[in-house]
Amino acid sequence: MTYWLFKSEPDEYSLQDLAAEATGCGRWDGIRNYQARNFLRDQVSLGDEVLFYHSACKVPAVVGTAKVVRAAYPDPAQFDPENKYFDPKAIPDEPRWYCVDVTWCSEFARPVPLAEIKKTPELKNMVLVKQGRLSIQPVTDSEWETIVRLGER
DNA sequence: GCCAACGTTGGC
DNA sequence: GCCAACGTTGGC
Repeated sequence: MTYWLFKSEPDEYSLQDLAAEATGCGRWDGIRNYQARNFLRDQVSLGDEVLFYHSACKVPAVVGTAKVVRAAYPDPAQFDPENKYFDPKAIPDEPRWYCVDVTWCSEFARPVPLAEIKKTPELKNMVLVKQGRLSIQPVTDSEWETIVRLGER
């Protein structure tokens, strides 16, 4: 069991959007960065828990948690010319991009902003802090516990 | 909207 | 097989 942090632009897909999914789960698709793709395809597993992070918005922050309910499968959007995530170089026999399904677990009592994470000594080695632009990244057990505790109040 | 970090692509 | 150009991401 591994912990992860997934980033999403709330204008595109927010924690609240995931909570509102009629089917109870949402597809984490549209990942078009190779480092993120590799984590998603090779390491993210069924049952793994996820910190849901809102990026590219007024206050970038971890806002809640989710859980992986289906491991990696080819992202259908790459083959659909109508889709904004269509990739003309992707061929069905050799998919280039992957997605997973997640379900909503919790919304924090208060968001934990990036600025606060950067100021918290226990979190100074987070990938989030060390390497800014990575939308799927591993989180250690102690980082998970620290963030969840900060979000409790 | 600028631009920095990272990985991939492709010309030579 | 080098390395410059390019695409994606995302804080500021």
